[in-house]
Amino acid sequence: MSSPLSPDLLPKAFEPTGVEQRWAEYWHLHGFFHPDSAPVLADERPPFTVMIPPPNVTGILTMGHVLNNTLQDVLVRRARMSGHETLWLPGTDHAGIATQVKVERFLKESEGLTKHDLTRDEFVGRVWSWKERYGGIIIEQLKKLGASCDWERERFTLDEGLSAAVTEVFVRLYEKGLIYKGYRIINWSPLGKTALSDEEVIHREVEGHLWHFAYPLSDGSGRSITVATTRPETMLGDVAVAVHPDDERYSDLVGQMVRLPLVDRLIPIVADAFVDPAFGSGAVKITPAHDPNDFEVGQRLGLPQIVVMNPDGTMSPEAGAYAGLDRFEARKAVVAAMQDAGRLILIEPHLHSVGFAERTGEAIEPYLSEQWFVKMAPLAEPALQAVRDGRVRFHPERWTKTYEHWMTNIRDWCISRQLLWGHRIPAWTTADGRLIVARTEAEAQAEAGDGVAITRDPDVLDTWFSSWLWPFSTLGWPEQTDDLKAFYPTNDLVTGPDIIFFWVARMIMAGLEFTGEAPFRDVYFTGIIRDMLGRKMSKSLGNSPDPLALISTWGADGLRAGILLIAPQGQDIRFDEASVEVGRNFANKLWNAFRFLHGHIESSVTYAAEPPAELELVDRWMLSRLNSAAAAVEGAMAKYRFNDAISALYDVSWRDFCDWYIEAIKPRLFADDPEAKRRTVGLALAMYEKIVALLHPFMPFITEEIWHLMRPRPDGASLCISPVPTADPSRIDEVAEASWGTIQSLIVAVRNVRAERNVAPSRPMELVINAPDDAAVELVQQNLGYLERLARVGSVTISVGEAAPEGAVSTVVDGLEVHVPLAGLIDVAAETARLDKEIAKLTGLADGIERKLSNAGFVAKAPAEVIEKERDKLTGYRADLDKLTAARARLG
RNA sequence: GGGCAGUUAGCUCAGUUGGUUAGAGCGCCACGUUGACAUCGUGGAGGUCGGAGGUUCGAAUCCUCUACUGCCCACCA
Repeated sequence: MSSPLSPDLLPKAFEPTGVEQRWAEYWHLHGFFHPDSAPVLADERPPFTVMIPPPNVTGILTMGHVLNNTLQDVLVRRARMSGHETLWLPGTDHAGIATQVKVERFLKESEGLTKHDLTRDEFVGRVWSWKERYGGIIIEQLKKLGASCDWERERFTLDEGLSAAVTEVFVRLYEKGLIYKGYRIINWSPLGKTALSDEEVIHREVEGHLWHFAYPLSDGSGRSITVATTRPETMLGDVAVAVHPDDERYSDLVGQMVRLPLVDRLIPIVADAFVDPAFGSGAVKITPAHDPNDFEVGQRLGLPQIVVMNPDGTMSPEAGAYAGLDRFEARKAVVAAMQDAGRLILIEPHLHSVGFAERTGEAIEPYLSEQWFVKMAPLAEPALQAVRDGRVRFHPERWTKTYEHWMTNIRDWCISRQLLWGHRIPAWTTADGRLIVARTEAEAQAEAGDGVAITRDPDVLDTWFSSWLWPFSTLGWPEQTDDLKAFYPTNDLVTGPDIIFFWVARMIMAGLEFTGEAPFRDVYFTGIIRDMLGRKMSKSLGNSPDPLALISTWGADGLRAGILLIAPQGQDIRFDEASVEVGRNFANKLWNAFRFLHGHIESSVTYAAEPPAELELVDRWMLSRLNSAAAAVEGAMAKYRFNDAISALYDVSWRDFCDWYIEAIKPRLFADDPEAKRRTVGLALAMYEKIVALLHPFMPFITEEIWHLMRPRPDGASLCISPVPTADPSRIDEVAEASWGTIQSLIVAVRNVRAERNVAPSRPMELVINAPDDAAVELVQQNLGYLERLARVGSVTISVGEAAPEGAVSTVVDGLEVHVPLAGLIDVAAETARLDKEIAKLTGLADGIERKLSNAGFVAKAPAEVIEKERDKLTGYRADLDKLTAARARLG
């Protein structure tokens, strides 16, 4: 397939839709995103790997994804263009709860079925077919964004290979003693009817109450002990009342029994140091089955555990009269009953933190049940070390603190889920109660012995138990595949700081444990996208714009550029569609710059890629700006400062190239000299081509389009596999920048006079310049054409010591005393005011420096070069002041 | 209770090791001529950098305190 060229008549405004589709197809067709497509720029093609944070298979593209994947694409495209064998591996996550909930809802709506109407296998089958049909929309959306993933390597966390990795890891950790099964208080989701990990619980401050209940002593004395609780319904499962061992108020009660109201159970008063005597009444009811602290007290003191709740959050038969009530109904009922019994002493308002299920939203229940856990401390230690010694680097670096804090206080990970959708736990129990962990059912059977019935553990694993293996399971691990050898460990990980514990930390642990290497070198944490009110974007708030709508309105390049421009290093981003408009406008500007040059290309001519030896000042200036920009991009990208990189390119393209350079070379392009014209177009094109190439990682579609329209390209050529331009330090020319800078200032000064004095744009202006030296005279004379073109200057009289004309507006530019004779147009009062203002400003500056220079401390302690610089400035200000004062005097 | 960010023009934000006339985009005002672009061009107005104190010859930049805003962590019954 040859390069698909646009029609000769280029549209006046850039039209992204067709262009994007065309190039997306072209890239795909040619397989440019396969690792071996990268250009060979050296003897070796070093690998560069990025693993996409796999979005949920149920997910659709959000602004967060746009940011995250655009950043990855910038890294990946730049690496590819720099000659790396580049792999960006895409895929999706099976997202246990999220997907199961979604498909349950779907089945209910489409077929009126609940999961109880189906067998386990049938239900899982339905989820798979849902996934095949509706899942992975986000993958297509990422393609629209321009993400240069190797789409043929797309993986899914429930793929065969990844599942094998999960099983392997489970078995290895079990054999190592790092996975165990145990009765613990875990976070239970009554809606999801599953256990959750600590990370899946979101704590929020809630206005609750502290109820004080009097529990009567059983000795018939009529005395009672008051306990305070936020959860009255759990009292039905109380097995003790605890006080602090040193609390003298209660020391005589320890060891006595209490008759638990409503239940009529005798329970002991015990002493335990965990009780805070200053809180509430200083006495705590102990409910080991429903509170983590109580559980531990119970363990220490050998107390029984009474489970008074069912998995769905209703009260269990153990709750006696309250059985069957919802937990919150039961709370009201218990309070009412206690009040009726005269045992409710006090109700205090109480602000406390309550955990809610991340996915299903309801208050989680601390619940005693048997679950599988991973012992984390042994895994955390090496992972902590890897970050401390810099084998893994975080950007911005401050996230290492958060990481360290979590890792040093890490708790065991509850990995079993009472769901159907996910990796089945590879554990079986025999009829006689033996537990067998094995890679396959056959292995388990063999271990159980012939004819012994075994049943598989019904639970599945936490989704993150497959995610934490993602960097290597996607490459074929545990097999030592070629891919694994070639692309692991990976280079950069780009993700949000909200999953630093869920995912990043665990990947580092898993990588080190199972491959002996950290899974990536650099982690870039993006900011969180917020709306203009600073709120997190969410579906429920409806404040999240649809990225696909943004793409169709402003173009994918516009969206990318817009978000990159406002995405500083790791700061949260307030997103406004206006920034996408800025990106779109930038694309349009690039397009029109090209349209203009395109109009001057003659198809029969081959344009030189390298500039001719004889360059004008403005050419050298532009080359210098271009190479400075390339250097700025290199520097910014090395520090993951994406917005600095694109800003540098935005400025060099718009301000330097379009506003100044193109305007400056127009006379040469419109002149009758075909040779000059050819050279001018050639040089401009060569420079523009580099800008376009530098911009490609940021704005891939428009740059690819322009790149192809620019010159004839061989079949199968693409900018995305062309070398990225590097900065040529020999082209960075400070003298040229300063000299052209003077010409620019002169032009701006003249435009300024014209605007302020309301001189008709068409009227040419006369300039009389008193130059400080011959070099300045020469500089101006060599650039007269530009003054004429860009400031509409008709004639220039310049010499060293040139006398000021009568009736002129005067100003000083880089030491040049500039007079614009405007007989009849001078408003003496306004002019006087203007000069006074300028004089006052300069005087202020000069005085400031004089104060500095007469400060003994400054002269003694400041570096010589700083002092020298100040002296130079002062000299300059004084010279300018003299000229302005003289001009002021001439006005009378 | 602990920790982390942020506070700079009307708005959204840059300002990298302390020395710049504190920048950009949007918005605003004025004017639009020259064969790319009104999704544009030219010119302009506009901030003393949350507050207080300190270090320093010199602070938006470093330190201390403080006020707001947001986030994270924590077994406050």
